[in-house]
Amino acid sequence: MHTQTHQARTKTYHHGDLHNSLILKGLEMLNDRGLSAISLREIARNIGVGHNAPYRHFKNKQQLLEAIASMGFRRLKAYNLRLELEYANDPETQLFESAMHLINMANDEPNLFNLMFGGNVSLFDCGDELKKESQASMQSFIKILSQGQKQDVFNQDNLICQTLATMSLIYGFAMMTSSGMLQEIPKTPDQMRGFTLQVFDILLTGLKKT
Amino acid sequence: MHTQTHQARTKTYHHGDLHNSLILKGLEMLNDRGLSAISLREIARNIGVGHNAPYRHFKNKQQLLEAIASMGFRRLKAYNLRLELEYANDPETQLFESAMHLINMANDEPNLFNLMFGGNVSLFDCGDELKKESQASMQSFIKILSQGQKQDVFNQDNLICQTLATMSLIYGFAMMTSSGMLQEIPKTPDQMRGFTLQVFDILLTGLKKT
DNA sequence: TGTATATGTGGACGCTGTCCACATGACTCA
DNA sequence: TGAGTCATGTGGACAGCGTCCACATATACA
Repeated sequence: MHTQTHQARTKTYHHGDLHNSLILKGLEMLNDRGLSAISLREIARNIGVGHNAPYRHFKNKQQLLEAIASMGFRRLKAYNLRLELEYANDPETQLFESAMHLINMANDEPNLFNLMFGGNVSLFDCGDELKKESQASMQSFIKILSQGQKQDVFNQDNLICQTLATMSLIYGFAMMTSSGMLQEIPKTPDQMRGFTLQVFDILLTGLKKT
Repeated sequence: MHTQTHQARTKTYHHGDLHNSLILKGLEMLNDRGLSAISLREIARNIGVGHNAPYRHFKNKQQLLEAIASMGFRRLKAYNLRLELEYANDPETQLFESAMHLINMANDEPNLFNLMFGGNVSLFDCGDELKKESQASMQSFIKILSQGQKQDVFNQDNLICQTLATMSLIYGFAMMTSSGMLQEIPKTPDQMRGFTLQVFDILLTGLKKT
């Protein structure tokens, strides 16, 4: 069901692609039931494999969660890469669409978003894979803002500070709209987009005026 | 140890202030070991009470976590109230010091911060107490910004959008500095303050220029 | 072809959250 | 003061969990 390679195989003693199946089924169950409701054993059960099989692919439960989070970061990176090509000379649009995508993700897959950014996997004490992927996020923002500075779309203030302000606002806004901290936020995608645009405008003013 | 009332009591069958002791010991252990490492039973054990006693005060583990988060929000509110008095006619300073306080909290007590904002307690599906406290946060920002508009310190744009932009930036920055997503961030309080000031300036520009 | 290695299995252990029946002590009111 | 009620404590039980171990099976490579 999850991957073609898996489905194509006949039922054998060996699963064939358990590593990826665990990540995908884990993500599916994470989105459905939330972090506190999923267990390694149930994921294994849902895949149809013994409760110890996952330990051949992940040292422990935490490492599977890290792998799921890594996949989330990789998805973000892939989307940002598309934006980079689609709006090659328009850093402002790149920034906004990237923000919009993160906000949509926070609202469509809040449990994945919280896993990635809510401290449930430590970005300090985690495997190299997740470390690399999470820090690549920042690089992509630096890249966009740097391009914006070169094109004089943004002012020439400290690049790192601009990056931090931008990411902070985007991640914070995503968190707030998905966390339930706000009562009055409109819920249709169009309204959300309009709202985000207004909030984003305040940041842009700060990035532009010198 | 936790409260005077508790310490003053002689050892009896009844504890005397178990409700508050659970919250305080729970917070202490949360800060020490992290969310995933604490259990109701161990908290009870540390207090010196049977493993079922907590159920007389909280319906389940989740409700104790909610109570701990509520206390976190109440602390923020108390601090903001002090700022409101100390800098009565200076909304800009109120805003910055409030931000600085949240950032310090995110770095000093990251596990509490993550409990409050990381989706580990749902702000949708939680008790009235936590709902009230979490939404009061937003009210205090609205208040500051509204005052700023009246005093012409900030421009007259949509108040809610200004509030959202402000809170998003602050919460997002707090999250980023405490999560390990950043590698290069200076760690001493002074450096952190200087850094925050620069990032904050970008927001302020957006709030001021019309 | 035979054997090392990767990947699967089931059993065991201690811990957990939660339910239950029961014990104890504090408070109320005759 | 004394009886009874209610809030608050106790220990036992249970299923589910993460993880460790020894063992089984399939694959890859000599």
